[in-house]
Amino acid sequence: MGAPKQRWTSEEEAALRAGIAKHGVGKWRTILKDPEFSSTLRYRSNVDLKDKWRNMNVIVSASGSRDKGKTSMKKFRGTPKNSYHIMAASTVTSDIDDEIVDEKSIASVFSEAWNTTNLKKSHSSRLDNIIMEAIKTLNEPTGSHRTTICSYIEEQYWPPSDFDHLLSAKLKDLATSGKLIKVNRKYRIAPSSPYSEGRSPKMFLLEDVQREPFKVGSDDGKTLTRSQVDAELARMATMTAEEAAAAAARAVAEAEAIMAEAEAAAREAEAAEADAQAAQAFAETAAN
DNA sequence: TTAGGGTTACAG
DNA sequence: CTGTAACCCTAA
Repeated sequence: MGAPKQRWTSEEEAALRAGIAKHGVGKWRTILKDPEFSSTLRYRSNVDLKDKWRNMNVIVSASGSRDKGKTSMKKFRGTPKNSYHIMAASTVTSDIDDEIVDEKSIASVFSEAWNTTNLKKSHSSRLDNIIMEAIKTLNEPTGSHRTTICSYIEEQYWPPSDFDHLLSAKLKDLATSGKLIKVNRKYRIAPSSPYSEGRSPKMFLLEDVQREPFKVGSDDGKTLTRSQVDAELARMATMTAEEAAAAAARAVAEAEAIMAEAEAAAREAEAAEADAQAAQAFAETAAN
């Protein structure tokens, strides 16, 4: 009967990744019961989540299935020299990793992921899409705060540390150009925007940018069997993702504290502009 | 409930 | 016809 193969949307994939980043790999039921993701993943089962995650990882190691017998990987873990990393708010919450991930390795992943995201083809429109998707995925009826948007993007794309400033500028730009409506420090998608209703058929893929740092190198052949390499590669992908997720969680927590201060400082200035901009934006859309 | 293997539907 | 992604079943 009607089982027309419900394909995964970008929003669902984003929610899945975010859920994995929060709860860890393998906690499918936990992710599904999380109220933040249950809205977007309400039509998926825990098995679906598992299968989808498996498929996404299969793509990574499927680069050398039949024609390339040479697939090697190298660990990007930095030398364990640094010991000044921040152990802020994680004493009992670390059940997914015990490794010491110093800032060097995180930074490299950050920059690589960010560069492939932002500098792939265009400088400006990429970030616009990311912001739009963030707001759409968050799906808050009254709009989303800048901090919420920032947190989401940090989880999804791991931008550099000066990203907050960049985001502020971009949000203001979008609000001024009418793509976003800013109401009392909350951002909503403008009604006239193509993002407002329905889904865009050509949403950019999150995996492409996040997978990139993980698939490294393609020469330096080793004397390993295909299955060995494949298994090890698949294991590497999940392990790296897990480590990165744990590291990102700590980094986000740290960044959030810093952002809170930044927002407090910018709060007055924004509050002053909020009313004027909201009024203008609404007037323009209402007159349409 | 989850991980893994197997099966079916769909796109190229 | 082949490969990929969603779906299904079962053991642990």
